[in-house]
Amino acid sequence: MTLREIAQMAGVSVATVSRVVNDVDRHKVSDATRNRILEIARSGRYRPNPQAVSLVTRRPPNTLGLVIPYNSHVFESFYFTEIIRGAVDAAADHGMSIALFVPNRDAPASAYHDTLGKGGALAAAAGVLLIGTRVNDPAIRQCRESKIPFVVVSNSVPDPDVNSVDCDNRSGAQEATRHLLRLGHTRIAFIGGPEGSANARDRLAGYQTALAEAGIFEDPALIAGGQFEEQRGRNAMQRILARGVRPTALFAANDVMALGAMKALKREGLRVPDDVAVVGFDDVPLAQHVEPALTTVHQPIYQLGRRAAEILTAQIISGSTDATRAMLRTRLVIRESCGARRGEA
Amino acid sequence: MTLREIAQMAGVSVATVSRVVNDVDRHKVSDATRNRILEIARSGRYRPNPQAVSLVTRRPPNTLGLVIPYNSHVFESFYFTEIIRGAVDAAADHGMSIALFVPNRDAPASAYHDTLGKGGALAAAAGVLLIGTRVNDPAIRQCRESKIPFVVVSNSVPDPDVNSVDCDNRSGAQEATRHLLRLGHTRIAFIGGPEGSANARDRLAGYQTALAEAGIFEDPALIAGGQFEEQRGRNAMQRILARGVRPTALFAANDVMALGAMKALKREGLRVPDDVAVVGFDDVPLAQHVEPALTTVHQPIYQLGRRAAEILTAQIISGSTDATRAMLRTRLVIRESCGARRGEA
DNA sequence: GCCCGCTGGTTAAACGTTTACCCAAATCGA
DNA sequence: TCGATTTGGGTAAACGTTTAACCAGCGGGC
Repeated sequence: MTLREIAQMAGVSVATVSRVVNDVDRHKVSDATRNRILEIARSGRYRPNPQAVSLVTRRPPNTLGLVIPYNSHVFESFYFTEIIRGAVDAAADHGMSIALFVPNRDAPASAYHDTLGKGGALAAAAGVLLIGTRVNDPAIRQCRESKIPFVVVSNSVPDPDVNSVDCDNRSGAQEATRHLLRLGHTRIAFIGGPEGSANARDRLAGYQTALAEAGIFEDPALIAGGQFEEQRGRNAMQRILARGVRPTALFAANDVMALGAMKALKREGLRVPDDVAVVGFDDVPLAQHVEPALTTVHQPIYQLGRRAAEILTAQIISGSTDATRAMLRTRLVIRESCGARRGEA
Repeated sequence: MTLREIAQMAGVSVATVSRVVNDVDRHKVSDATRNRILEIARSGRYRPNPQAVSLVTRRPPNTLGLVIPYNSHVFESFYFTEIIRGAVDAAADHGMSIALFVPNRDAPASAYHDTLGKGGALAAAAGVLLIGTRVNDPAIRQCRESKIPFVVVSNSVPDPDVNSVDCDNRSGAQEATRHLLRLGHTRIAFIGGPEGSANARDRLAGYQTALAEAGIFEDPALIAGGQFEEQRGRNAMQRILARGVRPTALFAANDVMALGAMKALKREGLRVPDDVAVVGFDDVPLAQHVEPALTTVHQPIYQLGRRAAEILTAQIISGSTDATRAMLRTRLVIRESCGARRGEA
């Protein structure tokens, strides 16, 4: 039902109807007319066409699109929630809201295109936050092509003229490894993330840098790849143990793999931290609940989301086109699994 | 930059420009003209106005609004993620996407109104899912007034003509309590949720029903209120223990309170399940990781989101107005904290 | 008798697109 | 040479609103 239809039924002009349904210029329409129109609108379940409204009022889209590949590890619940909370808060400061778009990465490229393109995030949003994408993700290319402002979160794209927000994964990993070195460990195993992940790459680099600093040669036998999943962490730990060189410490590129590795160690009869010290990365909520509590590198996830949305809104409002690249500091949270607590006591 | 501007600069009509930027009717424009237009559009960073496009193409809004009060307990991460996953999947089946709206419940009512009203979810969306609202939440009233199709998730609104999807909290709680009764317990404590929560009310009712069934009189000394938070669960347990009547079992209205209560028990030197058997509600991810693993009532959260979005899309597509009220079954997951495992062995 | 202001409207332009329909010039087949 | 077809466009209506500008009629003050 449209304004025009109501107008015809009520025998008035669309202008009058518009005034009534919007409740403006009250003095310009009599109570009788008003009630008649209201009644027709109600019984016809009139709802204004939002497109038409914002077309004429020139209200810019006040939506920020949040694009997350369906099976990104970001969908790990806590990460997801925190980042959204941050983005929502920052967006709210500018009267914007967040729309969620979840393309399925396994879907054909055309479907992917549709989610973002025609009628998707890119059309409806004033800007886009890309979360949990991989390097060379099609979404990134697509955003660039469409000229929409966007910011890539937690995926250090090399390109210097795209906005990005990321944790300093490298220095975080370096700090974690240094911590283990300081505790006297020299045979420190490393369980890494998937190939395509920039985070995984940087965390490996931090590990390597810290070893090099300490003058320790990297031992390939102590390194295994994972997939940021618990089961993979478990397998990786088993593989390392099977190689015969026993590590005295482990740094895992994320917490859930660290947890999996701890299970593998337990199964082999090795105690944490007595036989093997363990440090993770992320600081998932579970980390403080396990036994022993996991020492890990805390990521400021909320801030990540918040900062990303701030950069985006700033760019949208200013219309500027030059990129901001933010790097947030991580923080090493020392709990029990690294053995430092006991060492102090 | 608009089509008209491009047309002027290129010295052609808007129709031609439209054809070029949309890449339709290729044969109707020469390569020279096409390139000229494309170049102008690119350098001017032309982006089509989505409102105008969908106004003229009559594309209905393909967005479902997901409204969650900022500080709802739904923001507990796993709940949030699962429900969204379900909703996203169902929406995707109909080519729709999910937009997130997070009004701050503590904000003044006018701000709340804005989030949902003008320019908010209600304007942009074809329908709304209300998650984590309380009984009599202003959002519910507002949705009803605006005539937009909506479905209330996990909050059993009494009104029979609003769509709702919910877990059968009552029978879930009943089953949990029965389980403890079957294990021989008669002094079963209960830690409840907040006043305003329909879930909390139903879970209490289930507990009471099971007791009544077994011919056991409810002992007020064994009941304490909480707030669905760990700290509250801990306090509630302490209060109950301080009253002098020692329970042999506890049913908590949600998992995190159960976890808090377990900490309180541990502090008092009581063992779980040996001295006090514990059952929770929700099946949060942490439940299977704690020691002892928590027996709990599993909620099909993903299905909740999925079902809600299905109901909504069905109503949007059909244009029908009669309400669907779905009730999903819960499932008791028996782990270690109730002592049943050992009883069997 | 005239000007003024109020009440309760109407008219029409504008927002940025899409697309059905029209049209002139060039080319071509016979 | 002439009609038909192709090439490369242009014109204008339509989508559903909002809102500035205009207007008729009426009552009142002087």
